[in-house]
Amino acid sequence: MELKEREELAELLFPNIKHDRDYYEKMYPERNLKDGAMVTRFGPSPTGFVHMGSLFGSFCDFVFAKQSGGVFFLRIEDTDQKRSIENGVEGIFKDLDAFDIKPNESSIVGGKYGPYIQSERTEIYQTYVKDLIRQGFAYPCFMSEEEINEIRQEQELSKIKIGIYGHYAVDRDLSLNEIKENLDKGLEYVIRLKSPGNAKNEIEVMDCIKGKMKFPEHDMDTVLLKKDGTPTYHLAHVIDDHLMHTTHVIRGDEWVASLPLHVQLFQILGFKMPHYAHTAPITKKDEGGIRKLSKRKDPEAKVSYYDEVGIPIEAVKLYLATILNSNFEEWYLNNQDKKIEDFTFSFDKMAIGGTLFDLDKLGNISKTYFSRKSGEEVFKETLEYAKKFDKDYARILEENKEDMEKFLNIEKDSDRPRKDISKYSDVKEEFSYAIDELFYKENYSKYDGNKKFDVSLIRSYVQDVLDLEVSNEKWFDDIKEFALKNGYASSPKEYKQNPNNFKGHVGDICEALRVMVTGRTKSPDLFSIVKILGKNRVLERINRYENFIEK
RNA sequence: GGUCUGUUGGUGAAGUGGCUUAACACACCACCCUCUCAAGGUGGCAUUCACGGGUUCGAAACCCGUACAGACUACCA
Repeated sequence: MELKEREELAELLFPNIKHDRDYYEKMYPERNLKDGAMVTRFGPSPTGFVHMGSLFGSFCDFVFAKQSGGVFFLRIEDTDQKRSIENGVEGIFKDLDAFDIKPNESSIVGGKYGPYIQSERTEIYQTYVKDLIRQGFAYPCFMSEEEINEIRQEQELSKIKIGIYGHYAVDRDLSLNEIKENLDKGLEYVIRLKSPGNAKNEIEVMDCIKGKMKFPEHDMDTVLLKKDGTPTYHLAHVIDDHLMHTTHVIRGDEWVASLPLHVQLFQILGFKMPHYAHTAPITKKDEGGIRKLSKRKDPEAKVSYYDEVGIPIEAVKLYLATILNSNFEEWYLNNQDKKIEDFTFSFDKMAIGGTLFDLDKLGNISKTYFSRKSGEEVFKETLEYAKKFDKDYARILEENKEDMEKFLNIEKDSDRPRKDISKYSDVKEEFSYAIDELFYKENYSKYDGNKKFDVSLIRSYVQDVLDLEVSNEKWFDDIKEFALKNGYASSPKEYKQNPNNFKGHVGDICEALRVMVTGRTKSPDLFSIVKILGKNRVLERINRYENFIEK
């Protein structure tokens, strides 16, 4: 087709497109940023929530833009109606916000390079496609779905590359008259790329994470505009990231296969290429083997899961940081007082293969997080959690604030704080003995009851010996003395040496008291617990224990 | 089938040709400390880096082949 005909065709196909490329090029000038500043973007579909993989991606975008003094923007990629749900955009902003990932530009906060919603950019895409038609790099294709399916089947059978290319691209050389006839018949069409590539040529693409990659040149007539005039991801990506001046395209590595296409589009359109960084998927081990974390099968893939289960957001962020850069973990271990933002992340410390999502490790990070918080802080955060997911417990917490904070502070002042809580919901379970209401309800159900303890012995200890005002050492000396007086060894060692001389050892007395007071054989420091409860409540619990074993 | 990319303990990984007797962290096991638990301490957990060949004085690292795994192969993103 001659240039003149192509111009006629362009006009025929896009009569409503009045602007030309220059109009948009001027509208979105180069960003004025310092050297090395990265412009990154996150482009979710409005599916209503963010899943772990996207959270990881947006976390990268955010971190790299921030530490380089650049810009991170959020672009809603809603070119496929099927993927959109009502209020889907709000859900995404909500999830990101919870993780403190705040875009500098977006459809909500605005920005000079908008609109930040692809469905509002149709004219822009069509302007560039119109130009491509004029240049002979794109054409309308009238093939039906059935025709394309037949071609695919044929290609599958003969085991060759699947797609519309070479002689399979039957409409690529239609004459202007043939196109007009089809249009007159009212046939539906898409706009395809008229790929100038040859698969025999090799191209090389540099990736910030994966390094040099070689591919055969792209030679397929990929769809650019769908029959409803809406762009495919490929076209939208190239045009948007050019116009919005993205410097680093950070995205999942499911995209590397279409890199040759994107490179070609950048070349044809005369745009400068951005840097690419393709991140490894987050995977999960399944009976079938290792696979990508799936939002349908795996609850932990949903970002909201952590909120519901009660794992602090900060812990999830720390975990994300440890899988983002392999050297983060060690750095953080040596710089516990620093924040995630103080660490300098780099592309070359990112994993190339997939990363198995490790809930155990997350749990450990979370435990450490809790152990470093004061009782007051843990109380506050747990209360917030309970208000959302366990209203009744929230009420109980508020009624017992003073006591609870004391319990949560047990053994906090040492440099080896306890690590027994990994999520907010653990607090209710772990500290049920801290609150009379819960403890009475529980009524020793947590104790297996194999051993029956001597109630009168423990009662006499509490009444006659226990002094809540003394130091921990004195308390323990007293209990040892009490043990000896009553025929128990003052240490397990002593008992082991002469088991026949004693009824047991101090540990047994402590165990008895512990079971009566907490309803379990394991607990934090006993004296601390007894001190907070006070003598009366301790005696009350001893009575309850007595009733319990008599039944 | 094709195109890419990987493969270092149970897991995440460090490693860029001699400093590797393979770091570190999680998990697990044992012991120590100890009134229980948690924490902490000590040690164990890859005689070897998927396999086979090559290059080299020297290879987990470089090259080739094989196997396996993953991603993509849409008018989805």
